[in-house]
Amino acid sequence: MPTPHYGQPRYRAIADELRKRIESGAIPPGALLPAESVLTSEFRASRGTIRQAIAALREARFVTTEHGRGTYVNPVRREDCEMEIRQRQVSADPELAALFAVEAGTVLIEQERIVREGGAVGVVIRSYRLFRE
Amino acid sequence: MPTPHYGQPRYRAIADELRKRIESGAIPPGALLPAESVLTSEFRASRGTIRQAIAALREARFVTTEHGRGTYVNPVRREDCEMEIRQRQVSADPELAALFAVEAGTVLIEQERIVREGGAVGVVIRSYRLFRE
DNA sequence: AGAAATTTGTCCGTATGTATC
DNA sequence: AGATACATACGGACAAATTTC
Repeated sequence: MPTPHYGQPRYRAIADELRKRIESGAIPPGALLPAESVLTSEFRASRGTIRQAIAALREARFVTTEHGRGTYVNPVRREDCEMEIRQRQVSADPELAALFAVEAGTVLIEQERIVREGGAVGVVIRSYRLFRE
Repeated sequence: MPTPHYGQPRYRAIADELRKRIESGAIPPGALLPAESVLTSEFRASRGTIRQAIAALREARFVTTEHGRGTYVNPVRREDCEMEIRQRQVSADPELAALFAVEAGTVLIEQERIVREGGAVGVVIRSYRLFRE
């Protein structure tokens, strides 16, 4: 039977299932994912489809694959990580003015990103660009 | 002939060739890449291999693909972009102190990234974290 | 509005190359 | 050297979105 994929594609459903196992701790960080051949049997999917699912997990940084070895579950991956962004105009301080080669006090665009990790503020990131039209 | 891939894989060689055409302007930003069927003929490669090449370009943000439409060349993509990183300790200004819930003047780790785009400074990014340990 | 053609998306099966154990 | 596991590549089939007529 060739291929009906109503709703969600097969490879994505498989990726989701594997992701659940990772997040639940069923496959802990550092552990190897079952081999492609094993997953092929378990999910009754072709190798290409299994590889697509693993590629999706890899892209999302859940796992890392090593040639001839296997696919490992990556450590951590913060769950409770929110980010706020704010943008405003500020005057260039002397250092920024020098970097951008403008006069001190020139208007810059500042974006501030506040990364919260489990409630507390983890990192504050401020970026500056020249304001041009 | 099934598949020898000595040295560079086929899909990567194709991706490189397409990238050259994009960087040279032969396929300008906003333009459509030749359809997969056309590339299949030109490179005498299977569709899967062509799609792998395009996927590589997509991952590198050179192109964007739309279902039923085609694959477009993305605008810009700065070539000459260098970055410097510097780290130092600074005193928390009132706003940062409030965010981190510490007293003003508390020591923070500041990392400054200076992104140059073609000589001039394009963006300055400053990140702040608490200094612990 | 509707049908056909075009183009990308998904999936299958198979074969062979390459790295690691 | 052999077994295992991932990487590359081919070819075919059908699905879904878009464009064209």
